[in-house]
Amino acid sequence: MDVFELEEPIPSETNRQSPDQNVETFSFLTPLNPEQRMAVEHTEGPLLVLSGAGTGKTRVLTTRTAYIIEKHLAKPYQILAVTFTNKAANEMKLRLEQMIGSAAFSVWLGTFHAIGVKILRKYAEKVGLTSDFAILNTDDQVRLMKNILTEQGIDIKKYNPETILEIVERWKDKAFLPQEVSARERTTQLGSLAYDFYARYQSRLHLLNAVDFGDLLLLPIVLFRSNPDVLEEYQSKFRYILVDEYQDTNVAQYLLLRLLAQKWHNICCVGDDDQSIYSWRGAEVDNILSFQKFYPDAAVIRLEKNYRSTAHILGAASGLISHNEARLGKTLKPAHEKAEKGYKVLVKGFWNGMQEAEWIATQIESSRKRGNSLSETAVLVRATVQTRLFEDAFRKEGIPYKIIGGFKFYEREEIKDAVAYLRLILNSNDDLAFLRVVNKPKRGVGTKALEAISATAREKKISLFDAVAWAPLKGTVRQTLDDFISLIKSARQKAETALLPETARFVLEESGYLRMWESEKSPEADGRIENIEELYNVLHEYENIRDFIEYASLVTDTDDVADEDQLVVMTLHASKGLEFQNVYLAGWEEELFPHKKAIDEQGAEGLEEERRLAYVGLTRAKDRAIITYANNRKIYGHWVNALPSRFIDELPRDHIETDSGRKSFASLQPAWQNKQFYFKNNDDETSIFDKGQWKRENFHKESDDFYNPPSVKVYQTKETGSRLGKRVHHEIFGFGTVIHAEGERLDVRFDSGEIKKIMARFLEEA
DNA sequence: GGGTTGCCCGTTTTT
DNA sequence: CGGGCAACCC
Repeated sequence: MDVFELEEPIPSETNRQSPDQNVETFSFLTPLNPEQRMAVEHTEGPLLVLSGAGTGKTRVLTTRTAYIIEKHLAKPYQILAVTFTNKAANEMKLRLEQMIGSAAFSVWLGTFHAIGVKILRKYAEKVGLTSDFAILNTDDQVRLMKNILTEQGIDIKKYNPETILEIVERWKDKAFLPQEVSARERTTQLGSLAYDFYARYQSRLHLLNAVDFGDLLLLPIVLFRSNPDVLEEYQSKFRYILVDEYQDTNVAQYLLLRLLAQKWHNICCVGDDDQSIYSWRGAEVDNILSFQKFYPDAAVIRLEKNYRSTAHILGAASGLISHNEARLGKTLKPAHEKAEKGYKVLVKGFWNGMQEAEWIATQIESSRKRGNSLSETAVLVRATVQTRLFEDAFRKEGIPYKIIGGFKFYEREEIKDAVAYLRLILNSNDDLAFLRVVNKPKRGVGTKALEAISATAREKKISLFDAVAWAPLKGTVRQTLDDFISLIKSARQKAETALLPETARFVLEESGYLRMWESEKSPEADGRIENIEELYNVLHEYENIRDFIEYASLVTDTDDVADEDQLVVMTLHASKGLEFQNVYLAGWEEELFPHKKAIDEQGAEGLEEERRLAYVGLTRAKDRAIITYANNRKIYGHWVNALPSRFIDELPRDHIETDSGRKSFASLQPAWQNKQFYFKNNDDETSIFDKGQWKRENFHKESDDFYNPPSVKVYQTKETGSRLGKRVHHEIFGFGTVIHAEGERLDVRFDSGEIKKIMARFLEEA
């Protein structure tokens, strides 16, 4: 896949139109509504397009690009269009091609990172790199940081390398160079450690002629700041800049854009503050909230006409998101005023997570039996752990499903290994690739041999690969390493003439790498070999290793192959940008959603982001949204009692229906605050909190953590007699009265007239 | 150098 | 409960 065009094309003569052509004749403008059209035609000066879910933002972006080109405001290569994901970039390119043909391929269209790479490859030496610098993946980054920490005698058990790396990455997101990290950020022990190692990590990257993802944004900024002539080149070039998903940009991206837009000021950012769900990886909602402050002459256009969902779904989503404080404000309106309101959002509770999953599975199965396609439906969860329950339920029900996310093709061990072989063939200096494969398959190269090699490499200032020849090695290790080196060299020679898949096949077979998996008996081994075969297929599309590596470094998903009729299960985060006829939103429980950690660590802001996540989830649905929650959930092997999410309470009553006889969920909230709820701490024992007896703080202090319930003896079971005559509520049977109590076993006469024996833990006080 | 055990930790994830 | 990983042992 090409990320974007490298060449500036010869201006096409065939596409010429007279500059004074009446814009009304652009046929691609006709399907636009007035606001969308305004966003397209307002080409000059900074523009913020607040584009709610399902309001046609991609259409606006592509049409705007086409409009600028067709109106001859700029050549295609004078337009910069940036997205976050390759998927979005590809989609945009495809749509643009449909509108204006091959001129689409001359637009600078790609992800932020891809644009960064392109600029850096050209001016690498100005930031101390050579143009064949390597791009580290997450794995490499962690390994590198781990190495540096260990070298400096840091106990990586005490200081998790990933945590340190995360801090460093957040600094990079803010475009802080090591020396720019403020003293305030360094006050904590972890902060000062991260500060120390940020500098070390950078210099090690430099030594390796490598960059990480953060550098792809950070280094262009450095480049531009220290080379005004280079900046001027790009500033002059990009007459129009378009940015997708602006709410997800971080400070570095904001700065980069600001630098690039300084000359022409034609920057159009499209985004939705209500869909900002990535603050935890550095996204700065403030970029969009303060757009008008940063660009005082900015125009703002709101797209509020939603073409996706029913009025009830939009009503529910709007009502929910209105509980957020930090927003620019915008209300989604159904595009078709007279259209039916559709179904209300269904809210349904279950005893436990298993039942929840099973109910959803049977619903989906019966819908499928009615002839509906599975791909019309999605199950969205907050956390990936939840997917487990659905896997079981769908397998039981015989529903073909696909879990999106999680295991990514390029993150699989065998693919990373194969790619490392290719990296090493491409570039002997890629020490990380060398380390990855030098002893894979096992060649008897142990720590001692490696130490000898790296000592030689340091001394001679050469790569590990080249150091092998000089290192003091003897016996079999000498022999196998020499063989390894010559294998890579002959693969390199082969690569000059052979097709890419052949080269790959050659090196993986000759090295014994494939045989390593073939001889392994584990159940995954077959799959690994299949994955490598799949990699050969991908390789067919590339002319040389360099192109492929560039692609593989910046791309992580090959998920788009789901042509079969499959049900998809994914996290709410992964669902952004997608739409489905029916959407099941599972696990709407306090502590899971909103997630406890989000609130604990980010407070009110964390809660608002969780709410935005809920909003994203709801607005994925075109026809039906079904929200479910479980009263008991097994977390880390323990049964934990859960309350319906406060987000359920926040849904406007007019737009939801419940089937449990419960009119309002609001009654649960005081219970939550007073800790008057049932807490099940293991499979057999139930404790009851008396009203007011346990404050939330106490609860957490005693239990230390929601996930590690308090020991049994801390909470005495309440005297059973007092339960007699109590009004209770049961998720399935509704309201009733306790008529007999025997320990935890209660007889309840439900309002329907039925009398049932129910365990106390399945009831709540009404 | 390789296999086993025991301990820790547990949200979201793109490039 | 279960995955990952480092320490430990052969």
